[in-house]
Amino acid sequence: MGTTQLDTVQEPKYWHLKTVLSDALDSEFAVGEILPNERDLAARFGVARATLRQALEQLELEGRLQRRRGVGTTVAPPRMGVPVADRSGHSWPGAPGDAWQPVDAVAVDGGAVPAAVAEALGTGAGDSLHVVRRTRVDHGQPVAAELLYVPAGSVPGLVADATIGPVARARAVLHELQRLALDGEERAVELGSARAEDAKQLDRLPGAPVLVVTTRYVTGGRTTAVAVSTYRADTCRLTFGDHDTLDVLPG
Amino acid sequence: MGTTQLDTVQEPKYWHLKTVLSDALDSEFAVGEILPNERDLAARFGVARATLRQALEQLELEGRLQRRRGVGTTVAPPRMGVPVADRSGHSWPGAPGDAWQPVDAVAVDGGAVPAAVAEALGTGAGDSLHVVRRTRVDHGQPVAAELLYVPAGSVPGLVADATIGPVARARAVLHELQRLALDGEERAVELGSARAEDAKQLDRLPGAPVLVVTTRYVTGGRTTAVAVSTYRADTCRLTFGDHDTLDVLPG
DNA sequence: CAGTGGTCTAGACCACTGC
DNA sequence: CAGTGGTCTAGACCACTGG
Repeated sequence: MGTTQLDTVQEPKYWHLKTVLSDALDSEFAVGEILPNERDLAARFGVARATLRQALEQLELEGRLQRRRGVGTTVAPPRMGVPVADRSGHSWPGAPGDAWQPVDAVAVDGGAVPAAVAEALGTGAGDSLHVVRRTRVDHGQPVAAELLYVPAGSVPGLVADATIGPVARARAVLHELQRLALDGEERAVELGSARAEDAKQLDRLPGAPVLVVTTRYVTGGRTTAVAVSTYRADTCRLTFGDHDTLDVLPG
Repeated sequence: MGTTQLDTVQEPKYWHLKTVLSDALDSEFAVGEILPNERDLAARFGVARATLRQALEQLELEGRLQRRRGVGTTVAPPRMGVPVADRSGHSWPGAPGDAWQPVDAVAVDGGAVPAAVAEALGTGAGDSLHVVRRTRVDHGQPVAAELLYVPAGSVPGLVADATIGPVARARAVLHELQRLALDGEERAVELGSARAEDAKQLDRLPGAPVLVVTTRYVTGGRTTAVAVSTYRADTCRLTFGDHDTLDVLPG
């Protein structure tokens, strides 16, 4: 008869391991509980530590685990729903009630902004822009960092007061935006990896997966401002709409 | 004087490598061009292959590279903008002009659907649901796979004809949906990893990063259907709004 | 068939956390 | 300080693609 085994598919070890661990998380561990360390887990499953880590990486990507250097691996709570836009969705950043906190603002030259932002705004080298940094904290932990690009021409009423602090400057730019009409917002979501600067704000390591939301604010057919917001992909579920009730992940 | 070097941060090798490669991609390679193989690249940069691969993984995650087993690593084109919802956004799946192709449909028991879907729909074991599989192809390549869950109670007019084929059954379910009123849609976007089944449809390996879009279709305050769509995270930029012009990634 | 990327190993050292 | 996860190495073998 020869070999009766049907090894047709040849599942990778780390993939099978991930499944086993995932089931174990569901049945044998509580949220926040700390797992055995990687060396012990690898030994227990009879695999190399690198293979075990490949499985853990997957589970962390799916938001099931949280790993912290020097501490350990813990079971993550379900992802939090983070409202990005409600259907009405017509309000400037900094409008009353938005979830963001201004950090600071600096004036930069048009040549120093990402190419795609410059293209959207129609700016180039020689133009002056305000860059407002903002941060977002939900349920007590930082979930997103943002860079808001506002061409100086979009906020002509802004007084150039060099004596005020960086936070006040950020507030001033946001305040000026509210005076403008807003015809609409246009968003795009894509996967990215955290830059060193963002990573620090988000309390993650550089390169951590993030959801990058790019928002174009449109007035009279022209783009008045562009926001690039990076959300922690491991802990956030971005919601579009009014409600906030639905968590699904079939992986 | 001792050590004058300011190694304050200690950048990981793979991170630095990623930066170098990213710059090289911008300046020295054209879209579609094939890179040297991993062993050569690793040798050229004086690192182990595993380290080189860690850098390549990052770049693939950011949509800069495309790797295919047995073929090689190529420079990826910019991510394509994939419209997920326009602002009007009030139409059932299967409405004329939508980008999806029905694959098949099966009837399942309420106990066999993901817990989160069951919760949203208010179904449980014993209830009957239609599950419609759909696929989405943009610019000539598959970008997304979808499972659409429709409680049998939502489409009472559906004739139970066992003689028709699976594709026709999918079309029939979609056709019945159009007869219902639709008050609104509610979406959530999160990061996931491709299940084996999805991976095959998307022409990727299992575990590949995907953007999971969960859509609740609401009629009269009740959820009439739930769609779980998984988009290739490496090649797609999900757009919300009417236009489709803006690509940004600051990583 | 040769060449590619994908998986896996066993071991080492480093950076960070908390006691 | 001991213990954790993060990085890195050198090598092996496998699965897949294309000529």
